[in-house]
Order: sequence, then structure tokens, then C-alpha cells
Amino acid sequence: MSAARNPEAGPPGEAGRPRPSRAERRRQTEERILASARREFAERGYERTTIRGVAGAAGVDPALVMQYFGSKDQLFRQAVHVPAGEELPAEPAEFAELLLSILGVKLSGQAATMPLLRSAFTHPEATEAVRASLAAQIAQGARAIPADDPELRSALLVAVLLGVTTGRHLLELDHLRDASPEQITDLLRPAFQALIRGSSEPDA
Amino acid sequence: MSAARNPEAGPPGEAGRPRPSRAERRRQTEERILASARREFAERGYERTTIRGVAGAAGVDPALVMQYFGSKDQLFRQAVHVPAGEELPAEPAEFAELLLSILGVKLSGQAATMPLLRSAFTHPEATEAVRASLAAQIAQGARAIPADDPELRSALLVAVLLGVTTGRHLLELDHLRDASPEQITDLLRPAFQALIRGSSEPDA
DNA sequence: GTCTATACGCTGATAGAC
DNA sequence: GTCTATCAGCGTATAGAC
Repeated sequence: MSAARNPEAGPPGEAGRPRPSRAERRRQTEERILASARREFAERGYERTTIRGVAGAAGVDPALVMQYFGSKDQLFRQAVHVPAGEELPAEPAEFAELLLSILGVKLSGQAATMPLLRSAFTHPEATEAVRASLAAQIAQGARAIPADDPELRSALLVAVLLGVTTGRHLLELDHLRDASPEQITDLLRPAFQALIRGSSEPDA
Repeated sequence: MSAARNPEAGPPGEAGRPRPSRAERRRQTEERILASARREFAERGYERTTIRGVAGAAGVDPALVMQYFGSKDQLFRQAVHVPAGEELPAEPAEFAELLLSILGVKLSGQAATMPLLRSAFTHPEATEAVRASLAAQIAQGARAIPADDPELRSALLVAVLLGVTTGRHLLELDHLRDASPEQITDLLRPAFQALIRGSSEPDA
């Protein structure tokens, strides 16, 4: 600690380089490891990914991963940590559209939640994280549902999102995988509306 | 092999016992092991269940499990093997009810498919088994859907079943766990109908 | 036939050389 | 700071004693 200079403050002797030295390089390799870990956790799940595996994929030494993150569990936590995106509840009328747009982004890109979701059923900590996140979404959504049993309706809506995303990305069911996000959201729209308000056909 | 008598043919010296001997006892312990394996696979998933664990829970020696089933993977296959229940497609009008009744049984009892489902996202073989089973259900359901995009609609319906069952049994989301199967199926009915035919409100 | 003892590989994790 | 060498534990699977 005593003789170490602040790596951010002092510029190196070379003038031309955009100073990729010291702590900057460390942050880069750390990010490389995290990216590699996310890939491995996403496609193999917690128990099947190994420290050696992510180190190899990142091109670094296994011991370095331990040095940086301490343990496999802490690596997992940092890899799957999502900034807890807070979404605002909309009015009941547009609530379906909000949900559909959320589903849209989950369907298009390889969602950042996939590493977590893959391990959600086998790794206890991942289970708890996913459950807590979904519970928050459910509670939030329930406030935008005017019909009876708002919590259960909200839970069912979240379960639908869960089933569709897992079916597409994790199980890769053919038709779900091939369809465009728009196709899916279009087909789901009436179902969502039916779930949000009480009936599909207003009075039979 | 030479001196061994056929255990099925020759009755033992005792006359009063209902002959629980030989192969009958073997079948019983084998079934105990399978039951124990199903429990472990169901609540821990493939990678976290150990031969020693199922043997301990079944009250037998770990080596016996290997003797009977050969390997962990073969034990898993036998434990999760479901007789491939063939359901008949109904008319489009009653198709929603059929799906809802299927969901009802999946929601009430601890479904026999849970050991498989828990490992579906981490164990490749389980993934393939679940995917094949769901694909069959999707193809079957598509034939009962008169609207456009029948396969995608069917896939979405299956995905909903998947999401609701996993949300209830695997993630144990509060409101899904507490609700009765009837509550859930009642709330889902309009959504299913909307998904089967094209629109929720016939012409807007 | 059933269990004891053990082999072997691979895991996460640690200590110490460079 | 980075990597080599190694530890201890647990996993499946096997060989042999009873």
C-alpha cells in the first residue's frame, strides 16, 4: 500500500498510448472473465460450469478467477447481478401493452437474465433470486389490475412470460424459436387483455 | 449360474408365507430405490443428486444402486420414464377445456414429470426429453386450432402450461402456490379461448 | 447376492515459486 | 501480480470379501 502510486492519477512515461496500463487492464480482464462466466452459466447452468472452464474460455489462468472473485458462488453472483430494473406500472388500459413490450425485449435479445434463469431450478440461490424478482414484478403488476384476484392474475401473467421465454431460449421449442417477437406478442395480446380484465367476451 | 435354482418356479420349504422371497424382494427394493431417486431428482435436479444420496434415502448400499441400474444416467432415465401418455385431440370448441383439465391435474398432484422438469434446463438429456414431449403436445394441439398460425398458437398454449406449472411447483411463487387449481383454471379460461380462436372480442 | 474397500477423475480452493 | 503445484473432498464406478 505504501509505495503504490495511484494508477489513475499518474500518466506513464510513454505519451502516445491511451494508457491501457495498471488498473485499466485489470478491469478489462475482469470484465472478460465476467463475460465468459455469463456465457457458461447461461448455457450450462451453475453446477456444470467450472472455474477452469470460464478461465479457459476467457484465456486466463483459473487461479486468477479465484484471485479476483474469491469463490465460484461470488463469481456467479457478480455474473448474474442485474441492476434491478425498476419499471413503472402503467394504467390498466395500457398495462397489457407494457407487458407485451417487456416480453418483446426478453424475446429478441439474448436476455441478461438467462444465466440466472438457467440455474433457477437447480441452484438454490438462483431460485431465490428469480423468485424474489418475479414476486416483485407480480406485486407491481397486481396494482394495475382492476379485476378481482389481482395478485393471482398478475402471477399468471408473469408465469406466461416465464413460460414463453424459457420455452424459446432455454428449451428452444421449434415454433417459439422461429417466430418473430412481433408474431408472438400479437398472438398473446388478446390473451393478456382477457387475463387483465375479467372476461374475454364482455358478457356471454 | 449352474447351481442356481429358478426363483420363480420352486416354492420354498415354508408353506404359510405369501412367498416374499427372491425376485419379489428384489423388485421391491428396486422400486424403493426408484421412488427415492424420483424424490431426489425432483427436488435437487440431476447434477446435485448423488448415488450415495438416493441409496441413503432408500436405506440400501450405494453399490447396490449401481448393481441394479448400471449408472447414474440410466437410473435417471428409468426414474423419469413416463409411459408417453397419448391424449386425444378434441374438437376446437372443447379444446380449451381439455387443456385446462390437463393443467388441473398438473397443478393438483405432485406431477410425475417434476423430476424431469427440474433438470430440463441443466441436463442435456432431460432437455431433449422435455422438448420432444412438448413438441408432440404442440403438434397435437395445433390440429385442434382453427385459426391462423395454429402451431405457434399451440406452442404458446403449451408454454403457458409450462410457465404456470414451473412457477407453482418449482419456483413456488406465492400466489400460484396458494391458489386452488380451480381458481387458476377459471382465470386462465378466457385467455385460452382467446389464444385458440383469433380474437378476444369478436370484432372490435 | 449384498456390502466393504478402493481406484480414479474432477471439482473448488490454497500455498508458494517466479 | 501471475501462474505452477498441490490439497482435500466428493463424484461415479469397480473389484473383491463375506
